[in-house]
Amino acid sequence: MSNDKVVDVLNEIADLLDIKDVQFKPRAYRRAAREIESLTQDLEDIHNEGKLEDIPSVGKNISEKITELLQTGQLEYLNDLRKEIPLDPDLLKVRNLGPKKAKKLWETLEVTTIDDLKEAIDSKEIRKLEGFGKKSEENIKKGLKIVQQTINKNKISDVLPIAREIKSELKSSGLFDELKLAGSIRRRKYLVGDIDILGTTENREKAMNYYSTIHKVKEVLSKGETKSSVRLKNGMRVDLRVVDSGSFGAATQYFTGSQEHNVRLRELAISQGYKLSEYGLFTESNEEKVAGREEEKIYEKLGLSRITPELREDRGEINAAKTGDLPTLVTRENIKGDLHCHSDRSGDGKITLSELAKEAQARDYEYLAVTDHADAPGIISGLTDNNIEEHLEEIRQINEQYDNLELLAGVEANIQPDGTFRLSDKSLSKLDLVIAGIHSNFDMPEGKMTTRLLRAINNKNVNIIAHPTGRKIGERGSFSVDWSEIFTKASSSNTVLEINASPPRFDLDDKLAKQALDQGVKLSIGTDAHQIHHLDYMEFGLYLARRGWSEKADILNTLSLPELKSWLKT
DNA sequence: GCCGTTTTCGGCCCGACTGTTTTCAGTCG
Repeated sequence: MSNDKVVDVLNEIADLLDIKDVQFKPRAYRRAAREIESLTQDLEDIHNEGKLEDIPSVGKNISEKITELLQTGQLEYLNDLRKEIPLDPDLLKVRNLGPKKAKKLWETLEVTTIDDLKEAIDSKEIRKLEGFGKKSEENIKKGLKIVQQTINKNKISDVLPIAREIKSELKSSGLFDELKLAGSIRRRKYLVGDIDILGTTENREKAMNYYSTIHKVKEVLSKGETKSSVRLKNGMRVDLRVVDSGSFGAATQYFTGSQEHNVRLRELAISQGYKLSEYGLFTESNEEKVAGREEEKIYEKLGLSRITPELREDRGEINAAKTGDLPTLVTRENIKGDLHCHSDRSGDGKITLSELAKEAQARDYEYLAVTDHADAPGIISGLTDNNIEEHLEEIRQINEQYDNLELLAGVEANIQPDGTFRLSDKSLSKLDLVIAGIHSNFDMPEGKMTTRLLRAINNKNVNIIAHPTGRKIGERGSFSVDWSEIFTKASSSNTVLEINASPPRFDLDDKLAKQALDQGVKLSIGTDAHQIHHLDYMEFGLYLARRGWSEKADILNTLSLPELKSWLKT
């Protein structure tokens, strides 16, 4: 059992205890969950060493529960709680619906699932309850909408590692000749549903049998000669399709999608006297197969240059492929540094400056910006006008130890409701790099929010706007902002907008990133790392950038250190 | 349920905001 799974269990217990109106225990479970979330070591290993209770906030009781989970995959205490309070864990993810209100809805309207909640809202029953009203009902409806968008979807950062593992497990069986991940996962969409895998084999029966027994499988949903579906222990669904080797390319093309892209491609095929299916590209006249073995050949035959899967969304890629105007997408090799990282000077940061430097070097970076939080209400410790010099000095000292790496002294400053900052302009100007982001007062009306952001963009010390839309996946929506106006201003003032690569955010997303680029805005990719393993989120930020049609020149952190420094000066 | 003393039991963050109600409960950050 993974650490994440244990974290989920502990948080669910906290939620259920909250509903029971138990005092203080929920907080204890949440604290323990948060500590485990930030561990870099496997709980299994810690358990084997008998050191569970060494984890802060984990005592005798929680350590026993973790042990039971690790050994049996189950927890009786949680099962009992669930029997007592049969509420779908998704319900409490709905914004504006906390434990008290959820309990009330359950007791009066028998709302226990997301579907029940939708029904209760549609029937306008909620507003009649004591303590609720029309506004509460509307707010819960808004929260429900955000949760519904992500239900049965998983983040690419969670799915891709698992998909890769399954693929390699299948490969190592020796039963498959070829294997490929397809579907939205191959297109690197930030939210994906099922995992799609395509394969070819000499022995379909044996291959499919093997597939249904791989170690992550919990149940087999269907099993046939050409398609088998399983559900994994973590709830994800994986479809494996076995196709003839001669159709492997066509099947890959078809099952990679997107559907909209495929529709366009088929239209194009028809207009050229072909018929395209998952079995191949055929001439319409005598049904002769002209491509199918290799995916690239299909595009080639249709007069198109190769379209990388990330672009297959029907956002103009087919026309661009016709005229040879496809972008040359930014790659990992182009990335020279990370522009948004937190050290342990940020209250919630866990990485020391020397670790940041070491990790940056391990990733072949030329630079890494240490952008600790500025002091603000609700943010414990942080950069202030008083400790800026100390911040600069500490970073200077680390830099003396490296020849081919430089830590940039930065800050993630809070854009206050009026668009100004708590840190003085004098302090901001001392830093190498200033990132500005909104961390409070999210619900301002569009006009005011746009003015707020414009004012921050106008500040000549501000280099980058962090996570511009404020959206948190499955949690809260984007700010109300006139994006066109923001993009125009950012472009003219040479202010960079960030692609925040942290999975809860993924912000800007691919669509807005493309829109920004179209309006001449430059982007940066930052991991917003608070822990060492967060630095690896760069991969997912890159996917967003690539899906947004970003080329090397569009991304600030493709600049070499000297180039970046001179850019920052101007 | 955990932690740290006050060393074995008491304390656990708290203010802003919203919507409801009429003085406050619930939720969020």
